[in-house]
Amino acid sequence: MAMSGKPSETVIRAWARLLRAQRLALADVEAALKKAGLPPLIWYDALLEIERAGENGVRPFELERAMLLAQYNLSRLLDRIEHEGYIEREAARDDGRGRIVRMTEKGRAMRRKMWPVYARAIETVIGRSLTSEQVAALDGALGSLIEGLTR
Amino acid sequence: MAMSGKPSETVIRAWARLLRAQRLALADVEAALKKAGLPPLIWYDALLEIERAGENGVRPFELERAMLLAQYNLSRLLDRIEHEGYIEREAARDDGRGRIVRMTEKGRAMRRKMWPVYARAIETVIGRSLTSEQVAALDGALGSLIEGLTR
DNA sequence: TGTATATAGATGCATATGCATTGACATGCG
DNA sequence: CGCATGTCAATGCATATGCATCTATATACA
Repeated sequence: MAMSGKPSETVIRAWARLLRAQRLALADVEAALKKAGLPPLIWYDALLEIERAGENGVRPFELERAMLLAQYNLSRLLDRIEHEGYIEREAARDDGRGRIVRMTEKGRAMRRKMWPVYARAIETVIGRSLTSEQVAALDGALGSLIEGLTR
Repeated sequence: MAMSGKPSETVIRAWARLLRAQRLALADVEAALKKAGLPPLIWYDALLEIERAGENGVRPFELERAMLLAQYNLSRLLDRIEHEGYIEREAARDDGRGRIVRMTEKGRAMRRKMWPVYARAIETVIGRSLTSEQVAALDGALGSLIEGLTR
């Protein structure tokens, strides 16, 4: 598997491109959402995770891990989303320290509204410039990368 | 080349992984720099670009494009870097609106000091989990992606 | 030439993020 | 049980980023 010692030119270039591609792509997607008058991307991620949790809701610390967010950032993100009425927080019954986050109907509606715009932006950003073989290669390599970073 | 309409499952997964891989990798690299008591990654990028410009220096608007930074963010980044004495700014002789950014010796020293830490972090993050074939595939796919996003 | 428009860069103000700490409860262990 | 230690979540304060605007100069063109 791995290489060792100092990074090869290809590794360095791949690194630089990872940063650059993500920045460019993310900027386009965020711009599409903003242009449509919708909340930022991270709200979508949060709403999706929370909606998936269903009736039982999710604990913030679970969201924190799923979304790779720092605890204080998640706490404040939830403040903002709750303030717009898309979620509700209540005390966890089985853990006096904890909270339960649940979707509201308004939140479900917003997530549904965001998806088409988001999906179109993803397709524009990824699908437009890559063949399906390239997408598969990218997906595979990123999968390995994530696996390596998560372990 | 491209696909059309709604994004396929693979496109969506590749998108999600692009975000996730970049976040994980970047967090590791930033942590390595911080642990070594060094400035954040973006300072390295700036110092490298400015050093490359040599004696003649660079105009901020050129850096802005090279680094994909918003104008006001670059302006303030340069404030901070200048405040540490790593660069100098002066009025551009041939354009009364403009400035010239130049490296100081202290700045060169800092960039040199950062590189080994940064390089080791890149190697750890990319090289550790991917074979050189996978790195090449990733690099190639990201290259196409960037090309598509830049055009 | 004179006036409109565009570009370079800085900055006030609002929002978001990072860091450190706190308050509240849970868990482990003598 | 009683205390030390760990975990969950929120928050005060500092720093960074986004947005809108401003100043100054350059460029285009009537």
